[in-house]
This record gives sequence, C-alpha cells and structure tokens, in this order.
Amino acid sequence: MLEFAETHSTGRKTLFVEVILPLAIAKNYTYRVPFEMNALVETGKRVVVQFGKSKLYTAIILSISEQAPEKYEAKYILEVLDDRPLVTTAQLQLWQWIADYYMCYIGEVMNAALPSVLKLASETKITLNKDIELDRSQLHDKEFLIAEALDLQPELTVSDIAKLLGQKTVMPILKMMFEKNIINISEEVSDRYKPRKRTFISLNPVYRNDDNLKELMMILERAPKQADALLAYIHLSRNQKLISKNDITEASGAGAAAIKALIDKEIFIAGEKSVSRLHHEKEEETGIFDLSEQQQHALTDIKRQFEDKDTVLLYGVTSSGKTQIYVRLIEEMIATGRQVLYLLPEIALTTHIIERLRTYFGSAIGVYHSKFNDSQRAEVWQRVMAGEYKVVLGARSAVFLPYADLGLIIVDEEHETSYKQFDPAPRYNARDVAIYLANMYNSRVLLGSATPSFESYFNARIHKYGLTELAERYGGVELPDIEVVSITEETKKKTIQGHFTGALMKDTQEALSAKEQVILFQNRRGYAPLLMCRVCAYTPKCINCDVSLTYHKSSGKLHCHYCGYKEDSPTICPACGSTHLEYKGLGTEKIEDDLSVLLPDARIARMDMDTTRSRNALQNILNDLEEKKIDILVGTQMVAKGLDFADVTVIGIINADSLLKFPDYRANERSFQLLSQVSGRAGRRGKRGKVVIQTYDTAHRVIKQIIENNYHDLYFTEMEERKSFKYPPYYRIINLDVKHKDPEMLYNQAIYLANELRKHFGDRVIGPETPLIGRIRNYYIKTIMLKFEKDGLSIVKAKTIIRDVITQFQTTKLSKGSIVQPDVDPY
DNA sequence: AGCACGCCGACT
DNA sequence: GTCGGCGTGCTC
Repeated sequence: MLEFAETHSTGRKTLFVEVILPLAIAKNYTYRVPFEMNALVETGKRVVVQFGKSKLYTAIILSISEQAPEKYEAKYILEVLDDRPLVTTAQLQLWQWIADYYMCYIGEVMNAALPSVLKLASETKITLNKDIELDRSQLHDKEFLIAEALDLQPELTVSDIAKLLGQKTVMPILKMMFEKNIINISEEVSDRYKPRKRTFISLNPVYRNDDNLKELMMILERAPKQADALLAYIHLSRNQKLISKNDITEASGAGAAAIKALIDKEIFIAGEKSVSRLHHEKEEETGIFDLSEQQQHALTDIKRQFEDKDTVLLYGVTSSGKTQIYVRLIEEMIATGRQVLYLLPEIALTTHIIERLRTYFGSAIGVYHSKFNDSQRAEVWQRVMAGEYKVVLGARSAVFLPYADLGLIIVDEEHETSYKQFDPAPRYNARDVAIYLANMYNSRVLLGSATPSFESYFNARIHKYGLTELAERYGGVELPDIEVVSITEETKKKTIQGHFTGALMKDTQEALSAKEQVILFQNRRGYAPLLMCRVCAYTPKCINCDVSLTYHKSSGKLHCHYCGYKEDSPTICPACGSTHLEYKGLGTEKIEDDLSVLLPDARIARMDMDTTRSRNALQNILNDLEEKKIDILVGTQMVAKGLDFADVTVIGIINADSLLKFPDYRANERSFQLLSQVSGRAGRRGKRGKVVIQTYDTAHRVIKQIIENNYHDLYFTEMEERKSFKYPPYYRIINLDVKHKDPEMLYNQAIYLANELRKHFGDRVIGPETPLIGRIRNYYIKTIMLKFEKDGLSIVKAKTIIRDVITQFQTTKLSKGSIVQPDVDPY
C-alpha cells in the first residue's frame, strides 16, 4: 500500500500547491511541497506557510499541480497540519461563490468561515489552560518548556514560542497541546449561552397551613438565621413564583448553612432547574406534542411543495406555532440520515430555544454561535464534518460549517437584518447563502417569518418559492388590542407626563397593580441623543464621525455610537460659555430614569446594547423578567426579538415616528416588521395583550396597517413604490462605499468612479451621495449606488465590469489613500 | 493584513 | 546633518 503510494502519486515529483491565505488579497499563492510531504498534501488540508518577510499563516490548499510557476521561485510549505482535509470541496466552492457574489476576497471568506483556533498565525496568542490540573511530568521536553515559559509570562505568541524552542515548526506541538487541553489559543470568549442551573427553594406544603407555620416559627426561635431565611422566603413568595437560594440569601442575610439546615429539616424543598423562561409552553417541551389541524395542514403543504420547489416560505403570524412545524420537519429529515441546519438571528439563540431543541434531539444537536468560545466552535466543526451532529442550531456563520450531507435548512425570522454581515467583509446575507448552499447539496430551504421580507414574499408570489400560510395563532391566542395615542393631542390637553401619555400610564399602572409586566420600546439607547446650547445652538460632535454625541447618564459622558469615542459632558458651552445646556431627544436610559420618578415603586430594568454587553447580562435580565423581579422592561430593538413571557400584557411604543421617518426606502417595511414583532410580545395564552403606540402622526398609513395587521396591504402599497423608484425586489442594488480621510480627495475619487461606471451602465449609476453618517472613524464616506434590472443584463458580467473599473481606478494616482468597498444586496 | 522601502519634518 | 513620520507597494 505504502509502496504503491510512493511510486504512483508521490514518487520524486515536485508538487506545487495553490493556497488560500486568510487575508484580503486578490490572488491565491503557490508554494512548493518538500518531497517528504508529497504524500500528505491534499485539497482542503491546512498548511503553514511563510508569507512575506517573516509572517507565518495557516493556509488552505485549493489545488495541487506539478507545474512550477514560471515567474518566481515558490517558497516551501512548512508543515501540513491535517491528516484529513479540514475543509470540504463543497465548502471551497461555497467560499468562491461568496467571494464572487459579494465581490470580496476569498481570504476574507476563509476568515469568516474558520474558527480562529483553526488558523493559528505567528501573532496568535497562547495561554495556559487554568481549568486543567496539569501533570508536568507527563509532558514532552518541548511541551514542558512552553508550559514553564507560560508560568513566567502568561501570554506568548506563536512566534515567541518558535524563538523559545529555536525552531520554526511549532504548530504541530501547539496543536497537540491544544488538543490535550493544556493551552488556550487566541481569545477565549466563554460561553454566554450555557444552560444555567440554579437551586430553587419552595416551602414544604405542610406549612401552607397557617397553624403549622406559626408552630414552625416558634420552633425556629432558637435558630434566628433560619427564621430569617424562612421569613425572607415568605416575603418573596408574595411577588415571585420562583425563589432561588440566592434570593433568600440576599434578602435575609442568612448564609447557605441556614438554608441547608432548613432543607435538611424538610422545611424547605430544594430543586435544581436549568433556567428557562417559557413556563406557559412547558407542555411543548416534553418531546411529544400534537400539531393543531392547521399546523398539520401547513406541514403537509410544505412537504408537498418541496417536491418541486427548493425553497418554501412559511408565512405564519406570531404565535402560530412555526417552531413545532420545524421540529417535525427536522425529525423527518434526520430520520433519512441527512443533516439539518436551523438558522436563527443571534439574539434569538437563547438558552431556552437550545434547551427546547435538545429535549427533542439530544446529543445530535450542535450549537454554533459567534459568542461561543473558540475551542467549542472547533469541536462543532469536527462533529459536523464527522456527521455526528445531525442538527446544527446556529447564527449566520453556521452556513460555513462542513456539512457532510445537508438535507434541510430552516431560516427562522428570515426577514431579520442581522442575517446580513456588514463589517468586516464578506458582506454576506446568510439567508441567501443558505439558498445557494442548499442548491449545492440538493437540499431544501424553509424560510419562516411572521412578516416576510419583501424579497422573499415577492419570490413566493412569482412562484419561484413555494408559499405556505399559517393565519391562526396557536391555541387561539388573540391578537393584542392596539391603541394609537396622539402625542400632539395629549400635549394640547396636558395629559402627557414627560414622554408618557396618559393612556400609556393608565395601562401601565393597571398592569402593575394586576402584577403583570410591561415592556416599553424606544429605538435609541443612551440618555439623550443630543446636547444643545440654548444660547448658540452648539451641539457636541464626535471627533471621528459626523454624528452628534449621545449623553449617557450612567457614565456622565458623551458617547459616539459609531466609533466608541467618549468625552466628559461639558457643563458650560464650549462655544459661547453659556451654562444653558439642554438635553434633547430621548434614549432608553432617560426613559428608565423618568419612569422611576413617575412610578417609584415599580422595579424597572433596561435592555439595550449598553446593559447586555457583559457575558451573562442578557440572560440575567431575561431570568429576572421571567422570575418577575422586573415590572417594567425598557429596551431597544432587542426586546422585539423572541421574548415570550406570559405575564407581559402591556407593550408601549414610546415614539413610532422615529422609525417611520427613517430616511431609507425600507423604513415602512422595517417599521411594520418591528412594530408587529414587538406587539406580538403582548399577552400570550389566556390573556389578550394591549399595545400602546405613541406617535405624532396617528394617520400614518403604516400605523393603520399595523393596527389591522394588514401585511398584504403594506406589501402592495410599498411594492408600487419599489417598482417606480427602481428598488428591490424589482431591481438589484450594489453599493460602492468609497472612503477617504480627506473629504476633497474623496469627492474627486467618488465622482471619477461614478463617471467611469456611467460609461458602462449609464443612468443605472446613482450618486455619489453622502450617506446618513458622512464620516465614521475619521473616514469620510460617499456611496455610489448601482441599480440593475433583473433581466436583460447579466449581473455576473456587471460585477466583472465593476471589479475592472475599481482595479483600473486603483492603478491611477487619483486613488491614493482610498478604500472602495462593494456591498452587494445591501438590505 | 504586515512589513520594508522611501521621501519630508523636528531633533542632537 | 540624522531619527522617524506613515504613504506605497509587495508578498508565492
């Protein structure tokens, strides 16, 4: 066997490999294979190569040839890292397609696709894994040396280690040490979505009887700490359903010992629970459930349509039970032995949905997520490749996993904009990539949404996709009662208190006294988005971006939401010296603040990017809400996505106008999606919810459509406009973002580029225009928009021409210092 | 992406 | 007259 390999394919031939480097470079590079590695190289395996003077990179073999490059002397590859290919040929095909379609470099796709441990480079950081008790006597000499060096200096780079060992080839050693859990590679973001186990306490039912309880208190007189704990429990139980050990400790000051004593005496009953936030849907978590008649219909319909359509859109109103249909489809697919990818927007990937699917699919389900720590991601990669994971639940980057045999992709909430990656490149949309991916595997795609994106609904209506509708809410839950309140009117009648109309306050108070919960939505974080001098109208701006700074009360500083710049909030106007500085506008922080004055007894929490930045913050807020430690939750977009709480009965939209007036052709579509999604949070089983929309423009067409929940009407009116103004889905858009530090240079460059493009595309070229934010991180920005009709013109050819125009531009002197970033389908 | 080479300002 | 700023071009 070995002999055969020797003579047959490896021999003494000189082999060359073309590799993909994880960099934004136009070309692939060719390296020479040392004879001893001839038998090891294979397409899709990783190799370590030197690129440039001193950098080492992990590259992927794209092809192997015997042809020596003519124009240069190829460098040798230094190592082959894998025994078998890490990247499948299907993946390489996908990468190439993404690079072509989204007009970026294949190296950028590789960067997005591979977890960083799988692409160690010379600057990658190595640290000791502290979780593992290390028996140093078991280590090899070199491993021992590395471990010792890490004692002295907690963090080393790969090149430090190369120096330390006096050898270039360190990757195999590090790889081995990583696999043995001795070291960590690169940043270790820990798992934010790990199921949280907590101990919950309940009182032995014997003591629900008052006499028994009194007697118990007497007995406990000699154990004051235990008595305190018991009292704290009784007190807490008035307001919350679930009481954890921690709650009691916090409320009573009694230690864990006191609680343990009570548990031992069988006064308290302890139960461990993984924290989930969906009690009212518990019955669905048992693994067996019946589909309603209409769900059964939808399921049959989807399967029928899959016979001749690759993609089916499931348009099902909120709470119509789409998830149960997904579960059935997944079960049937894995029964045939094929894999399933279930895509969700990042924010919806909470413990709850993961747990719920785990109860159905057990260890056959893998979770893939950008917040997952890197070694876990690498592990998911391996298991998907080995076919051990039958189901992958993941955010957009899960489209990059090495599926062995993918049979079905479910894209839940397909209209979500978070499926589109913007920065860094590749600027891909995972929903659209999923459709290509499915095509490669001859598998099917199910797009699910309560408010489908117009692209998808359009495709369904022209029969490119199948369409299944689910019009009834599961279990007969009623749609919420929507009340539109005029801010203008209430201001006139003086019934408005700050930003809260009388109508909203009334509903809020009613909900609070009924021990129900309230969510208030305001699409802006921070305190006040504007600080303005009342004398000279001066407004502090970011030093790096063209935006006014948002005041954050918690930090006392002005923040830029685009680059993160912060400065102290001035007390006198820097321009005129006046002390009359005024906060304008309204952010979640101010709402929380004002509300705590109006409703001093309410427990108010805030959920936005500022309060959920740290690891467990989001989960903690959700737990608190579920355990009813929060009466009112104030939040941004985030509150719209997948929060299902039985006791939230009132939803308030503080200001709908900020959404509707957004200067973008999709503003109406987005507003409808967001508002109906937020509204869907109100009231679930058993109780009809109430939504209060505060607006200056009560007659706005979209508001009316939201009240009527009339998606079709919205669709048809908007589509008329899309057609006449040449917008998607009738036309395709490619934006070119041109950036430069100097505004004048940028202006000339953008004009030049637009004119060059006009030579080919005529009035399909629009602009250059200044985007909403004209400068970010010290780069001025212009956008050139290209609108292409869907037929009569090859989009592939158009992209080639655009590419050529950019390349030609970059060879001219004029292009100095400019960055040109194409954005294909920028929705 | 990184790194070296290369041409213009504030220091010994 | 040198050190160093980062603009420009190349890396198999």
